[in-house]
Amino acid sequence: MNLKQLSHMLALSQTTVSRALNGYPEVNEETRRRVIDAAKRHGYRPNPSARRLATGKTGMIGYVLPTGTTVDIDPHFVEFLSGLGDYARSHELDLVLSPADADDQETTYRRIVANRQVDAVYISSPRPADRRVALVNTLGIPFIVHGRSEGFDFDYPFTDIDNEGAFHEAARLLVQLGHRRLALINGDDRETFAIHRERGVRRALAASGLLLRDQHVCSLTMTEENGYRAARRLLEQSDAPTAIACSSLIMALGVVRAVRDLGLTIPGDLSLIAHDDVFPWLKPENFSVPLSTTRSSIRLAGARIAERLAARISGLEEGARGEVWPVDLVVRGSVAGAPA
Amino acid sequence: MNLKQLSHMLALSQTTVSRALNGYPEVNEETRRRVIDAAKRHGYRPNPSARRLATGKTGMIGYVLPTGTTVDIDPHFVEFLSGLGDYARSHELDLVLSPADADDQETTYRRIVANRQVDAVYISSPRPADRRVALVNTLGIPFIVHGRSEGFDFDYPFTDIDNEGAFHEAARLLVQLGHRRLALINGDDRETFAIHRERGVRRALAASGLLLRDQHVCSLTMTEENGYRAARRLLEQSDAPTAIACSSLIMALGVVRAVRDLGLTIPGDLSLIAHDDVFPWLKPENFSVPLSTTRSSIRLAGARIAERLAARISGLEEGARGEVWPVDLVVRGSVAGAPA
DNA sequence: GGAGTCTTCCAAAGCGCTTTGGTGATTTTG
DNA sequence: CAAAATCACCAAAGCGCTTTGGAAGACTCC
Repeated sequence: MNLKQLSHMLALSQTTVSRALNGYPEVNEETRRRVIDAAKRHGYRPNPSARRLATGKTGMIGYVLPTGTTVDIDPHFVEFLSGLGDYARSHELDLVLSPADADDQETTYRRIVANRQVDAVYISSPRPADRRVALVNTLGIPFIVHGRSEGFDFDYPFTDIDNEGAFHEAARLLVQLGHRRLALINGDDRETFAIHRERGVRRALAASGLLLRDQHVCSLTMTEENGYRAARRLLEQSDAPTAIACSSLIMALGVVRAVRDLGLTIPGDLSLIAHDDVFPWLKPENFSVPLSTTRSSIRLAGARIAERLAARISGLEEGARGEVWPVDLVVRGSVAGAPA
Repeated sequence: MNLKQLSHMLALSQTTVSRALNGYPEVNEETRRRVIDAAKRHGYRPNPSARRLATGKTGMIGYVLPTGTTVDIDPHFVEFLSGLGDYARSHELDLVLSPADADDQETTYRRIVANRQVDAVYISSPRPADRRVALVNTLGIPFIVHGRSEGFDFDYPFTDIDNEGAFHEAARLLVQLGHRRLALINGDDRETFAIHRERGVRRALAASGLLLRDQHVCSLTMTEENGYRAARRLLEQSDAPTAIACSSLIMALGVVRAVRDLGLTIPGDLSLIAHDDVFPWLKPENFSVPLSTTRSSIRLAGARIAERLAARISGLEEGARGEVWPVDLVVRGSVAGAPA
């Protein structure tokens, strides 16, 4: 059932039927009702391929997926996707993932924009002066950055959490508890979020005249194994830290294992705070010692970004507004006063 | 730069240029070279919207993503996606995720097929007599099932791992080591993979005249918390098992925590084997006691399924061939003889 | 009652590609 | 050497929608 057939059985022109269906004003309300009714009765759905050829609109949002045999997709992606999907579903938006060589995403961005394959894109895990942001900005396709980049001479729309504030609060708490030697087990420090977290810790320490020493900062991809290695390295130093801020729950698993291997205890020998993106399958309160966290649901961020993308596509949102969400500090059993 | 312009500057018809570019035989090789050369030089890329309107081909594969505020996407999805993306990238295939109400995916399947939004789809986490499989089969779109359904009067193409064989081997090993009371911490037993795993365990036990008791089977979504709960329940029974087969590494985390909480040890009091889908961020050899596993890379499965989908789209593969991959049994420190 | 203004509808021209159905020119065949 | 086959190309008709540029009829207003 296509437009031609439908308009023929209604004894109307394709123009009128099309306009009736798309809510244009220049059609009699009575006629519109007839059309909508007939469309529903015959299960007419406009062919999206034809529509997009005519309008350029696709009803899809895009994401360039960095891939490669040595490239791992972040497990956070799934949770983000849950949120995005939640919103997208109720608005009949689809998401198209365009796999790209992790080292050359630009070609793919150019392709999907030139081909008008999607109405908008989002960018995740941005770095300072991220080329993708600059590119997408000049290409002129609606976009939202999940997280923040830095060092541009233009503004851009983003949704981020207050990573600096979160880790500042976490570190401040630890300092208040008497800790003098703090360590940070961070994610990949080429990404902005990691830089902001480190900044937050440093600022909190500085406020008490303390310093985050270089040998007390680890920056690694967020795996259990890397958490373990980092913790071993830190805790076997001569001036081992008495408290650790950790960028992910998965790494925290490794930290806990290292602590146990070394015959130490939490929070007796070591206080631990980790960032929790809220996975349904791994909860900080269920760690052997319930884990204090800075918490922010990455799933909600996904939904929010879908919402903003939809708003941009339909022209309801424009400009370069950035939003920064506060992060909750949730104190549980894994922190205590510094050992004597 | 579109076809019209390109053909005009070449002083050829659109027909010839189109055919030259698409490798049709009825064009002079010399001409073809000229055309291809000019196309490259001017960066001509056929508009996909126009092409799909004309041909019905989209260059995309589809996946209906079950969503809902209470629905969690399986973390395995990310790894699967890595593999899929790996293959898709090198073949310029995109993946479109269509979010759907988890309780009504059929509408979405019908939509994407009726609208010709994708060239092929894959189905994951199938159940016995899965309606999606039946639907997609009748709709006539190329598809591959990741996993297996059961109880149809038709065959269908799938790629699955030998879940039954894997858990049969795991259980057989445990029985050989003298274990008489085995338990199974399984995934959602409405899904075929879980049914197969249980079947494998039962068969191994039966071979030695043993039985898998009902109270020794747990079937839950695969979270750390559920692993913990299941293990507590099992180990606090009067006839607690001396060995557990567990369907996921994430649940195994919870099992280990439960064992520790109860003051027991692995493998002294309990032998443990879990299934490992091979996550880069959580490795069985790094468990406090290295975990024995049945191992199969879900990432490879993703790549394989992308490959098969591509083959089906281009007509290189047809028919209902199913393939079942063997699973490795990797023995590490978490298994030992049954306690006396 | 005729000029102007809405209202409501339509024919037809795109959007940019593929594919059908030819058409001359060249080569092969009996 | 005429007939048949092959080669290399083209004009135009789709694919199914949206949108432009009217146009007919109904209504208002002096």
